[in-house]
Amino acid sequence: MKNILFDFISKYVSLTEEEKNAIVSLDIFRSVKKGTTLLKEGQRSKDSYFVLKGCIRAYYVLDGEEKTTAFYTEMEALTPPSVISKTPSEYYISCIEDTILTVSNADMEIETNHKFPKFEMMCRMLSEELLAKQRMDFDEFKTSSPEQRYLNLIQKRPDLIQRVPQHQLASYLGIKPQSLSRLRARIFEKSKS
Amino acid sequence: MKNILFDFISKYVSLTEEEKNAIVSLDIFRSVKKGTTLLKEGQRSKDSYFVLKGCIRAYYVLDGEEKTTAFYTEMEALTPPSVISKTPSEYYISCIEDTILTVSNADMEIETNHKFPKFEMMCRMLSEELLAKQRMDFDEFKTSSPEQRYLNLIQKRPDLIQRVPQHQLASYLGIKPQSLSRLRARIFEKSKS
DNA sequence: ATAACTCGTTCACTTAAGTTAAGAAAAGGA
DNA sequence: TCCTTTTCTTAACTTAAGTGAACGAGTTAT
Repeated sequence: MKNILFDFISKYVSLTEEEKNAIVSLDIFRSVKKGTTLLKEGQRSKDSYFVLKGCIRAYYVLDGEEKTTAFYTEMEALTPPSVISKTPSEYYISCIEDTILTVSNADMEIETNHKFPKFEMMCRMLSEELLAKQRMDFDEFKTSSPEQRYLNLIQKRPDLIQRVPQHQLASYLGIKPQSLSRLRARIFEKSKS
Repeated sequence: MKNILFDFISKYVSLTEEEKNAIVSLDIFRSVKKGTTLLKEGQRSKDSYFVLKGCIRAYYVLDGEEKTTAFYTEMEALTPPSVISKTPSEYYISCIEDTILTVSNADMEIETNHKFPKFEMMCRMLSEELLAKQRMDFDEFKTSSPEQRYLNLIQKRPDLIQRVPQHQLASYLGIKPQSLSRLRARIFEKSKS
């Protein structure tokens, strides 16, 4: 399990055994059951997550309705905006499947970054990369229709279609469950002819 | 002009006179005329921008149509995704107004970050902050209708409504210019009654 | 075993965005 | 100034998403 994390880190910086041990001794590995809520609206948390195995989702509750805005699966990292802005969380994070992840808090990271400048660099590179990736996702979302978005998702994250309930996928695509259902039927009709 | 940049930096780290001089000596300040294109599709650029005065926009050309996805105004920074991913740019960046900005390239930043660890930290903090901010913008976009998005824009960036042509605003909101026009008329009708 | 709930689908109807086209208003260039 | 181009608006029509309701299949709880 730890190797997944170290493999990930090695994409950015190379760690000595000593540094690896330092990480392990932080005791950040957690195993959580499907359905567990990691973060609730209104909470002031300092925790960031990195998914080793499983799937977690972020969602808002607006007018009593859940609006899912993100899924994080294997090898994906998440620091909630509320942790950065030091304000109460506006959304929920919960586990769609039994999940293994690391939980690290902001204070811990400040200390680690201070001790190992290498870490500071890794965090910078990771943030820059995620920022660029998300920028592209956002642009793609803006410039395409719900149907195109769905077809896109099939290409880019086919696993999500399998492992996530459709009504959550729908709000992830910015539409209602009924519309996703209809849209899928429409695509199926087209593919037949 | 330089003070705008230093004021911005001071939100993250405090600089010594020596460090300020090091920045000035990099000769990164540029003044560009309205209409200038800073980056074209297909180009391999290493440049990042920080707007001191004016406005620049990022847009794709899809099926011969411009799709505007972002505006950057005073005190906003932009590193195109293509600079991070080291691939040819997928979009254009050009100036909507006469603009004063800083242009820094990736190699230069690596050197500066190496010389001043303070910079590395600032870049990390800035990226994290932008990532969080953009995450929230994306979520808001996903969870609202074109009309809500427009009303939102009036609240959050009223200046854009004034300084940007409507057809560019429309694609920024993910709709066609005609729809924005209609939507505005609809809002106006509602406000009367 | 049955009742209650969740999930996905379908349908009829409403609402709003896309499309095509035309024309007025404003901006820019010669 | 006049002409051209760009920008914005309006309108009629098409297409697709939102809404409310109903239904069956599958799951969970009692």
